[in-house]
Amino acid sequence: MASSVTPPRGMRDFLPREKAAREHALGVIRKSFAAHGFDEIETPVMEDAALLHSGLGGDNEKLAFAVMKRGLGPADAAAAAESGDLLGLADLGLRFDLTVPLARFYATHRAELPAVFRAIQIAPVWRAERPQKGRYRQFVQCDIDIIGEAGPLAEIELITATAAALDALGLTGCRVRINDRRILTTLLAHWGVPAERHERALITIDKLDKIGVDGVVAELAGLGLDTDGIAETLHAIGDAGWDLADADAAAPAWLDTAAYADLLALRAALPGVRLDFDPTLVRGMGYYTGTIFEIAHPTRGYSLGGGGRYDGMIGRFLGTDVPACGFSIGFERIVDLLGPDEASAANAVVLVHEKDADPARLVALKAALVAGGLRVRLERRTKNLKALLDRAGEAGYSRFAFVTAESVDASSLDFKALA
RNA sequence: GUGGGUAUAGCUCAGCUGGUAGAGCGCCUGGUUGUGGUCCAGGAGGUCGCGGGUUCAAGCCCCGUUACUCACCCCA
Repeated sequence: MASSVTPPRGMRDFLPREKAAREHALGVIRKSFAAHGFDEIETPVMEDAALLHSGLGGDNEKLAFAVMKRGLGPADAAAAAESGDLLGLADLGLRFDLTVPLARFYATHRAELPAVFRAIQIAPVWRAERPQKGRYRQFVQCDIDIIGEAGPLAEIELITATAAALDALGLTGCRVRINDRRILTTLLAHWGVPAERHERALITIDKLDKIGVDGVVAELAGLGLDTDGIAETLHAIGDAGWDLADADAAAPAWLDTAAYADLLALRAALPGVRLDFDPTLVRGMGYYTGTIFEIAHPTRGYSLGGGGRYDGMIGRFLGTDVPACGFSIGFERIVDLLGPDEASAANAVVLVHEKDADPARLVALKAALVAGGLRVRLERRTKNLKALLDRAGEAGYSRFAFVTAESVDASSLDFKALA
């Protein structure tokens, strides 16, 4: 039945089994990131509305949940309606990503941080979107960022740590698609796309794998662009991958060879990662300045994570530019791909007892088993024992025993496996 | 922001051409079984999402509305 007692749209409750699986996965990711030299930090779930709407968040800014000022009255509402400035009623908002808060955090605490700062952030963010499969209005992101490293070491460390985390989770089949903003900019300039049209044209190019070459050309033509030769370039791009510029052959005219050389160097430094060069990979966030990357999985139409270099953002707070690069894992999207966690069930047992069993005796038995290192659940016997045992098995318990009159101490319990 | 689907018991769902609300699972009771996970019988539990309309009669048809869900846009 559609109940009125559901969580807010796009936000979820987690049952014990789901919560356990999530915490297990978070622990694996956290440990993996930390092993690669990153330090975890935490920032508030809210930031000043002015910060969230300062232009750093790209289109996500429009999706921010605003928090109304406290103590507003009808006069304030009327004034806002009059002026049309509804955002003026809010002074705070829920963060829509972890990158903008990190930039603020770095500006606040720079003096206390190392010259090259490697940050872990694992936390929920909120976006007022329309929910669908793999998309929620509250979701957890697992971000690592390196601030203060201008060279490719940042990209290499980030991709290595992220790949290691996915590997530790047992997630197979992931590929990292990679590109560079400079390659996209050069490509558009080669086509004669005016700078003010770049953003719109990039959104179209990003759809290449969905709508095909003809679809992209048609959309670009719809933008009033001259599409001569674009189809040929797109076809060439679609076939080439890393073979675009062999040592012998001349590089295509549209290719930013310096940026491409940097990507080749990254590839050489990451032999253990499936790295795919895709010159049409875009990513929407306008703040990226160099390398951009995304995690792709064969069974999912959306990315499992993404990131890139955003050298300009910190400077917006500090006045002096500080290079930065980050990689974000979409936790909700990977936790769906993981199997159940069996490891914790081994030492978990259930004691089934009759309705009239003596509580003091039950608790004494339980305490003895807990002292022995077991995880112990007491269950009153129901009419349908099978259903009870099935549920216990699903809840992560591996063995059970009946408490009888003869169960004088823990050693007299006869444990059986839960099928 | 745009478009589709769905809404009936705690859960999963059936309900024909409009004619007195159903099943399975779960739960409770009695028995059966007896180192116990079986089986039998009975029982509780529903404002058919909500509001209008058509009709002698609406779970079913029409209009509206809300929620959920899938897809697009965009994103993790």
